[in-house]
Amino acid sequence: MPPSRSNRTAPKKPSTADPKDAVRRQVPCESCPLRKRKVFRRFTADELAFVKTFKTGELTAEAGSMLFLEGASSAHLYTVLSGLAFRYKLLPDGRRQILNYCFPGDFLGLQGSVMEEMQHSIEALSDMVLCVFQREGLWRLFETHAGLSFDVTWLAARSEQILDQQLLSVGRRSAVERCAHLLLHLAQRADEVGLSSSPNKVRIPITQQHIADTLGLSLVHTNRTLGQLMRNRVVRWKEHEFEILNRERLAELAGYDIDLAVRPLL
Amino acid sequence: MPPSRSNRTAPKKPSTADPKDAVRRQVPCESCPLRKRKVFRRFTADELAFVKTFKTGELTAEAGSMLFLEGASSAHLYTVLSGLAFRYKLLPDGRRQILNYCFPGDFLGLQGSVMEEMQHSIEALSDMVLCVFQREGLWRLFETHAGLSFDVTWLAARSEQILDQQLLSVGRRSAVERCAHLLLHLAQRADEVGLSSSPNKVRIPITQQHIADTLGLSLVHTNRTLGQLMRNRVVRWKEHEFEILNRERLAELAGYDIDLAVRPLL
DNA sequence: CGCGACCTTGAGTAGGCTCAATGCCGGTGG
DNA sequence: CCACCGGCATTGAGCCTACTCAAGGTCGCG
Repeated sequence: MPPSRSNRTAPKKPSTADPKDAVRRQVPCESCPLRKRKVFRRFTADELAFVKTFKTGELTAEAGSMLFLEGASSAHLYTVLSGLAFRYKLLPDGRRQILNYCFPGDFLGLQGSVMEEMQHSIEALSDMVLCVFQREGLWRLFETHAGLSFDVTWLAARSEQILDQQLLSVGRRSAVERCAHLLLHLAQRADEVGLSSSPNKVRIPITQQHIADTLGLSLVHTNRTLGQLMRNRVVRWKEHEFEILNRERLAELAGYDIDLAVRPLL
Repeated sequence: MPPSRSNRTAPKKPSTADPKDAVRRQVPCESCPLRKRKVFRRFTADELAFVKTFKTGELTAEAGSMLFLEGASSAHLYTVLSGLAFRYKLLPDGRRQILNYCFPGDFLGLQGSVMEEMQHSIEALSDMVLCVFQREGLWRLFETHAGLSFDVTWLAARSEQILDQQLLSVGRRSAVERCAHLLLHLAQRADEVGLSSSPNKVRIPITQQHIADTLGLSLVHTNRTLGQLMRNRVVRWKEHEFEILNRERLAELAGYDIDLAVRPLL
């Protein structure tokens, strides 16, 4: 009865990344590699000092481990230092919808500060390193650092904006359009944070099942659709790395507004 | 070629609500009718005073007028005082995806403070009254009122959470499930802000085309699906007002987590 | 070598889409 | 007063996109 059930097997690693394992600071905030990227704004000395006190440690998460679990509550907030993850929701019968991907620089768990329990899960796609913050610190951040709290809001607004795009895709685009759009989106995000050697190459450890669950398609149909894109030499996909061979064509297929995409973020 | 084109005619009223027409305060913030509702937290005297200076006036918008236009930029932020609206995105060929509905108490236009241009449009469903704020005021708000800025973030996180649910629906639920879920969601939201005489009755001036564009379905199929729900006496729908006749059944159809739904907001 | 994780491909089905008409108001103008 | 029109809901018919079921195939690993 339910359409498009995600017929995937049980997660191989139900292991949960435990913040108690967090190591006490390894990358000092001053030399945070993320701060070099131009998508991020520069902190003032004061802000930097505060962030150092706000950060309680680092968490290393293995690929496949859970950062958040829907229905559970979490006392922590994270920032992605390195690695990738995805945020998703499940239906009781196992159908899965991936909501978005988490890249370095993303702020995770804000919703938990607002709801009792998490309304979504997050699973690491690769080994990750995360900065750990205490929820209570967030309130202190708002009280003492308007700039930073504005940033938090900025981040929230931006991720809402990405969700909007995703919803438009899933609701109104055809399978090819969705695939094309997703690939462009991922390429853009990866490029922003310097994850890709070239703006056209993206190394991201996802399976076609992930793509299917992102786009609201079945695994089989996703496979065929991607196959079509590959046969037409629009993209290439091998070993968890895909390459955009013909960006114009891909953008055309996606109905992607290029201008909109390359606007600087901050 | 494009599936599920929204074959609707051009909007009857391309008129844009112009903030220049905004009347200089009519409802004083002290007696804002919204503050009575228990979903909203109580302001301190200081916060109340600030909000009064932040608010620059009121805007009355006719049903059908545009509050925001995708691609345009706006110098204003709004809070819905009364009336309803919906937020949507269009594809170049006219397909439309409705992202969410805007209820009294909602904060509109935050994304514009973060992006250059709006990435979505908002259209009034009924005649509305909105409180108007200047964007610059927002920065001042963050600087001087941690509590209020936290609220803004709270609101943003909550609307992101609603988008998550919506994305799950559109991506992974069947047509009946989507309809059922949407109706429950609307009923809940309407009830929260006291829009409904009974928690089971919702007066909301939308057409089936709106529902279709919300759920990522075609108009015809939406009609049939709703028809099915009505034949089974699960809901009733007449004259822009629908009534939930059998909430248990509806929730069951939706796979809706009731517990999750009735949790108090603040 | 066997097993598990993933990708591919074929075949048949069905949920949802498009096209096209019809019916039902409520408003408007002759 | 009535004819007409526009906006909306409804229904029938036929089609097609995307789904399900079911095999393989490949590769890496214990």
